[in-house]
Amino acid sequence: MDRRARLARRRGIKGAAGENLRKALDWLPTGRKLITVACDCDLAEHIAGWPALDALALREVDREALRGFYQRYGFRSWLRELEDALGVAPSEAPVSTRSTSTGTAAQPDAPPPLPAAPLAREYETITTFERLEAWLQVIGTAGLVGLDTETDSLDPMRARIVGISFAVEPGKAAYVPLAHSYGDAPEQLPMYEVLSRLKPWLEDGSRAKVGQNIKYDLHVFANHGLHVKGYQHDTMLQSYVIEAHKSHGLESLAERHLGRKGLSYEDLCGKGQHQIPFAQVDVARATEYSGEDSEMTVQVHRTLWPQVEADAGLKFVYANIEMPVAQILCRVERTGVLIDGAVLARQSHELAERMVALEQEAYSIAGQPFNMGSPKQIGDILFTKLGLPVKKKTATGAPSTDEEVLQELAADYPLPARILEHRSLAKLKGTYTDKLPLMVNPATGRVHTNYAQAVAVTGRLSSNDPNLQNIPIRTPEGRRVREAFIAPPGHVIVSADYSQIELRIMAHISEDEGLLKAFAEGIDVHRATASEVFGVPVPEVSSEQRRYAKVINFGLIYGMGAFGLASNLGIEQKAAKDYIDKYFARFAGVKRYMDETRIRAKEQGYVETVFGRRLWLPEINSGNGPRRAGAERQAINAPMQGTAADLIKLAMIAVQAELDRSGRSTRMVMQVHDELVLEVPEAELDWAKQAIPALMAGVAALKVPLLAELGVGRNWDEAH
DNA sequence: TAAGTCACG
DNA sequence: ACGTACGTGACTTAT
Repeated sequence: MDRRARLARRRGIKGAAGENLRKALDWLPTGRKLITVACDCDLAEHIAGWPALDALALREVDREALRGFYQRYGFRSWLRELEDALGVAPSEAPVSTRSTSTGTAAQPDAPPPLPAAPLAREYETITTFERLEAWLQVIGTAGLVGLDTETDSLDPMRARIVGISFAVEPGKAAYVPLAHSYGDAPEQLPMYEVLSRLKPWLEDGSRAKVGQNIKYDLHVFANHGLHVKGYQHDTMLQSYVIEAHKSHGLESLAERHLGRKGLSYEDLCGKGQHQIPFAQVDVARATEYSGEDSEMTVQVHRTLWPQVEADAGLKFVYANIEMPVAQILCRVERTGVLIDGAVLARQSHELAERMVALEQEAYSIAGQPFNMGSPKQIGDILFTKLGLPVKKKTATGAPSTDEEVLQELAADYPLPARILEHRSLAKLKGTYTDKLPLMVNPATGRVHTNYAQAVAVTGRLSSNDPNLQNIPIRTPEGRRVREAFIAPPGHVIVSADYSQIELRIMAHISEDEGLLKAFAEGIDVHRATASEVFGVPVPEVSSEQRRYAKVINFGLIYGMGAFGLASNLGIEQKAAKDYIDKYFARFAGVKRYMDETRIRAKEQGYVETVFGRRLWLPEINSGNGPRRAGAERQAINAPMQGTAADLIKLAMIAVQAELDRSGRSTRMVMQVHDELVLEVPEAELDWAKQAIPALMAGVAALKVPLLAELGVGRNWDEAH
């Protein structure tokens, strides 16, 4: 599945069944209805009366009713498919409105829906140098230009330009097709010549540009040797700081903020198996699509930027954090990281041998072969054939075979331990040692992850294709994967991470005396916690007590209750409650912070980080108990996780600025939430050891000192 | 495409 | 009676 579809699925836009249907309603733009069909399932009965939902609920699959529904809402391809299956004549082309205005009250935080006024459109296809020069005049003198690229790949490092569009005012745009290739594609201007003429404008930092997801376009232009400057705005990042919990694709933004439903990428290229490359899209249609994209980007900017600008906190986060970070991330991604494929291949081989041995043992214990990768088959063997006790069930009611369950069963039976070990080896092999080498870019010989800057609602980055933020470390075998993350000859890997960043932030926000004191004096915070909770002097805290205190501290950051703490420590809920009560008695400031945060969240509907990043919590006043409780936990956690995210982004900006200022060859290669990984020439190592932790600690003056610790090695494992 | 599982901070 | 500790991404199996 491609990234687009995965992200859409995660946001609950597609496959609107059950839980996802509810999510989809949460994401729904103001004044819109969700159209859905539910057939032959319990869902059908439930959804019929939901507000903001126009639903066709069928107990049995009634294909004629379905056909009418598809016709009414213009689900063209499904309609065609259904009519094929029914063997009836295709119906007339339907009106293509997929959503209707309902006139329901707007959410308090959303602007009123705008009337979708018919827009006079003038999108020009540029195929002559005369017209190109005319447009160069226009964009060279405009205040702010919307800029968008069309490409042949979703992989930012491999994407090549197919066309470029510009927009400066509503309704007007130009598209320069450059690499459309299909049967009778029109003659297009030569790529190199066009890019050469655009280069002075593109690379002029004083010519203001706005884009949607500028990091992608920065990559695309860089792939053609162009280093674009002057991106002053990114509508995706504007949306992200205004309402991080909503979707930030241009289509969603245009619909939510402009009341416009433009051509979608799928309209042009289809999807799944039938998808065609953009280069095969008809130039006239591509002009409509791309012109609309750059034009809508300008329009969305005109709506969102005033909202960002009006709030000092949001403006700071946007202008001083997200916009600079976008450019830095582009550089980090282009740098990539060096992977030793031979090391991973060797590990894969070892893992495979151990897995085979485990399989043999497991088959003989079970008395038959079975697929150890299938939770279902494991369940059949364990619980049906061997009659082991079911410890817990999954969400769907099947007996669970997760780690916790197998761990428990392993005390009394031989098979679960084999399954557990096999699973952990299969994970290492399948996700890391086999896959990472395949992700090496042949052109650079390195692995280039993609950092998603507008996905995590708390302000964190996420990493994908491949995910370099979840490389194993907690077990010795897993950790070995990190031996393959190496530096080129003459360089070393340096890892610098913030120490106890979230607890320090908790101390800062809560102003709890005890916590502030512990950090000020540089005492191990888990020992300090244990000392208070167990009532023993700091030096006499046992390792067991410290371990408990550590779990309590983590739990607090997550908004945990007695149940969670008890199950985590394997103790009685009553005992867990005693610990929590004791903690709150000793750290009254933390207790006050938690209570006040819940109250503030309920009053204003959102919580904020120290720097003003905002997380909206639509369910904080929900009548649904568990949902509300979940939102309360988010309210507790988000300011800490989010402030930590702000701090490390500020650190990336500070580090990169210093690298540029002093002309170093050191390069940032990864970010892992509280850790920066750099590739450092040996000649710069002394400098890095001193400068990097100082820069990281110096990005903010909180009520506790920030501390960054640094490690050095030939590979990422040694650098820890 | 959904579910289950597990890797990280 | 309900669920129960935050935030992510990727892989495999089964439908």
